[in-house]
Amino acid sequence: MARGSETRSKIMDVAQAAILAKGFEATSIEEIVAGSEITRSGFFYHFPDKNALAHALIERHIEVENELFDDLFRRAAALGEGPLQTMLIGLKLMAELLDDMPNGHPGCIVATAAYQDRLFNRDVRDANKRAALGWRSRFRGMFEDIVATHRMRDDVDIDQLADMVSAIIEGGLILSRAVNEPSVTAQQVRLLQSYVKLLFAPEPGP
Amino acid sequence: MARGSETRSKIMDVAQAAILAKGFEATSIEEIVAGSEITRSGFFYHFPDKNALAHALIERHIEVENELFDDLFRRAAALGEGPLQTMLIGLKLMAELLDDMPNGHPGCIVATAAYQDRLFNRDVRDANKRAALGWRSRFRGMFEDIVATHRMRDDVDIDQLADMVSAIIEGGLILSRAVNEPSVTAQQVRLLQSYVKLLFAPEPGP
DNA sequence: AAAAGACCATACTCGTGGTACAGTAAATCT
DNA sequence: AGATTTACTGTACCACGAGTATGGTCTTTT
Repeated sequence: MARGSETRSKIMDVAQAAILAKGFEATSIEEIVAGSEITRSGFFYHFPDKNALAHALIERHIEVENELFDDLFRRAAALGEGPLQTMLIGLKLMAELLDDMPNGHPGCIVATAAYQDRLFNRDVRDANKRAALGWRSRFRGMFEDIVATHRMRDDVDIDQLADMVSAIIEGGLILSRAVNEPSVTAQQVRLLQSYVKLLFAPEPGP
Repeated sequence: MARGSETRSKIMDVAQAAILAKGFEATSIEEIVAGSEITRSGFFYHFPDKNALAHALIERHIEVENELFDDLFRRAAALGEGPLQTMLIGLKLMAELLDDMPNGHPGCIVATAAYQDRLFNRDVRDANKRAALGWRSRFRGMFEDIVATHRMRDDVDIDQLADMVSAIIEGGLILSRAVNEPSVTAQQVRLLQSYVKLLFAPEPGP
């Protein structure tokens, strides 16, 4: 990595850790530069303002998370047979992954941004929106495959079902933070898995 | 209402509206006092600092929401028969209520607090936690009644199921904000209703 | 050798949270 | 009726963090 981008990503690493621990506003530039071994001037050389940092962080986070999901469902597809099993195994793997997180949660940056709203500028909110729509389309694709081969036991909308994955994860993270129980998020994902199972399970034999 | 508490609640009303629209940090005391027709001194007479305002806001929010839930499930209990129907109707009513919200979402303050963490002091975080645990116990009670009379089609933990109500709502609100689609939250609650229905529905007859 | 890239150092503005304190009009107590 | 308390207003002030301006410096690239 070139000298410049090396510093830049170090700033982002330090900032991300601090922001996930304390929130965006509560993390000062002073603190970030201290941890990154640069000066304030150096920070403003790389990012015109704090919003630009948030934007870069979200953009990177989305990429990383997408790769992670890609990998996860690739493994799931290899383990099971057919779209339903892939989904069910994928959700199980996701739950395991959330369980294995050191302090419980990766702390989704998207949620942080969503709840600070106006604080961030348009760029950030747009990136945020694109991420959410990206997940929707990812999971909708998977559910479409399932619907093509399985009968639904309750007539629900596929888009909404796809959104449920994101909603459960985000909601789980919030709850997990609120009650200070790291395991909550993974448990919620397992419940979602249970729903998908029941929703597409074949009728019990006569 | 006495003169003092009238002003106090006006401050809280103005602050709540602003915070839900723009976030806690993004809402300045200056702005709050302008909307409340008092002075900065007046604000600090009622609240020692901004954290105290947040605390009061959360405490009040919890109370209002609890009354709202009480009423909602009382109506649900009157409409249906048995704990399962009460739950199913209650969730439907909840979805309708979320649909009817003027601009889509009430914007749960608990979530705001959960994602700003260190920024708030202990009092606020504790209040937040109590709220989340309160919901858990409320819904666990209801699910216990259901389990007593219905067979579960998948073996899931009641506490986690109770948490799912909160998780879905919080997650729905976040997603709704992120994609700017007010209807998302209610849709997610309807999906949860579908899950509860499938989970406790009697086996289809032979 | 010149130019561009990646910084450092210093100094300053401005908004916001918070403190301190003096004063005042109205309600409440004695 | 007088004293006290409640509920404020007004002014002045401090600390801190974001952001700007500007000039200098070492390093890499051309």
